[in-house]
Amino acid sequence: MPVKDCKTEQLIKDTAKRIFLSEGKMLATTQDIADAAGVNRTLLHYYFRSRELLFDMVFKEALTNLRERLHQVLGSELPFKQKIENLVSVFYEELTEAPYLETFIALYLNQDPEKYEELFTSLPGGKERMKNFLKEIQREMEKGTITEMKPINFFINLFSLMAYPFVARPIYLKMFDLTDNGYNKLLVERKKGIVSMIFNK
Amino acid sequence: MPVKDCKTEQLIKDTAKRIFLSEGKMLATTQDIADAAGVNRTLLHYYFRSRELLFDMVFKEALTNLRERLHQVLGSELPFKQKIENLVSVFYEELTEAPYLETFIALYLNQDPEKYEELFTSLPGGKERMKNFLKEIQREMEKGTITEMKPINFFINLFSLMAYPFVARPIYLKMFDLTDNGYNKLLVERKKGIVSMIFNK
DNA sequence: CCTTTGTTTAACAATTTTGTCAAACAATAA
DNA sequence: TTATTGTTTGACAAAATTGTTAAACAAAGG
Repeated sequence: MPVKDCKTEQLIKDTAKRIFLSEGKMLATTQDIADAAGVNRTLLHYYFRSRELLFDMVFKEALTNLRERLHQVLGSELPFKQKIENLVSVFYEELTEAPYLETFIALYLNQDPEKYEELFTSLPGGKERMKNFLKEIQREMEKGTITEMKPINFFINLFSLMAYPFVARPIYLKMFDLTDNGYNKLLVERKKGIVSMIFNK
Repeated sequence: MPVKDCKTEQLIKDTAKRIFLSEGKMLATTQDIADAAGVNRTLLHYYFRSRELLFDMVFKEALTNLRERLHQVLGSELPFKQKIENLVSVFYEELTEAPYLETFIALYLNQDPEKYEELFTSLPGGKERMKNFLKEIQREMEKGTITEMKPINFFINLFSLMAYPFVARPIYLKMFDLTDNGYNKLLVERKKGIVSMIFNK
């Protein structure tokens, strides 16, 4: 008897990931995905039962993976500034690969707050580690390394400066008549700038 | 003969605005909108012909209005810092009313770059005024008021710090177990923080 | 009153998208 | 070879959504 293939299943999932998270086409139909993957649309149902299940799986996997990487950085035993630098590097890598992940999560959480509940509670010790990081931020403020503010706002500032430019790319392309490559360069330049800005230097 | 009503037409448009731009339900159907407005769905076609035309009108009006207000601030004859403070105030007002406007524009521009083309070219002298503002930023950097960087990145920083927290609200609500009111307070606190941060103070 | 004009409605048609099924197909173990 | 298991396909059904039409309705002028 033949062994399970997985090849097509993976192809469909990867294609869906690309379309949803990288290209930001949240309205893509099952047909769009099947076409992009070069397979019959029925296979999408064969492997994932429904569009919604495929959609959810893509987001769940991407989010789990992202959280995994970020928590690894936040939980590491490095000096604060280096930790932040790593955080920026890691998050930038993820954003380059999947610029629409957080925005889509935000949009869907907004429409059905219960649905992705588990994604935020499933990681044991997740909230704990987050609280520890906020405390670490607090200590750095007392040391004077970074400007005093609510630690949460430090956190939000950091992620705003990283994430938003990736989503707003089409707007700034038009607004400032930039090319795709020009904008990419800008994003790379920002990487250093974000750390400087955060450390008020 | 009866005069044109406009009452129902305005009601539908306002409701659509609320659903799309304030509640962030970009997948809302014509039925959803009609129900929310308390009118028969056919009226939506009677007044706007199609869902797409209504959708486009809502975004066009909102964007035109936003741009109008921002350009007024940018074009004013105030000292730089005060200009920025006004900008933050105005943009915060708009974001409070329509937190999803820019994100949706970005998403739709991304899917069909031609479609909203005119929104960026229609304002005569728009690009001119934008370039002038970038030059003004440049001058402030030379004066040492703000940190040296590409003026565009100063611009993007400012808008990232303002806009992203509004869209990412559902994520941070879960992540930090905040209430809606608690998050609103945070947003208000940020308002001052953004200006301080931008002016490196 | 009747006519005209604009509004509202329900019923219907068209389209788009999703989901199902049975049959064809391919690979491999027995 | 044949039986078995998993894969792929096209045809079809179902559902959801959008768009149209004709008729009912309401207001106001003649």
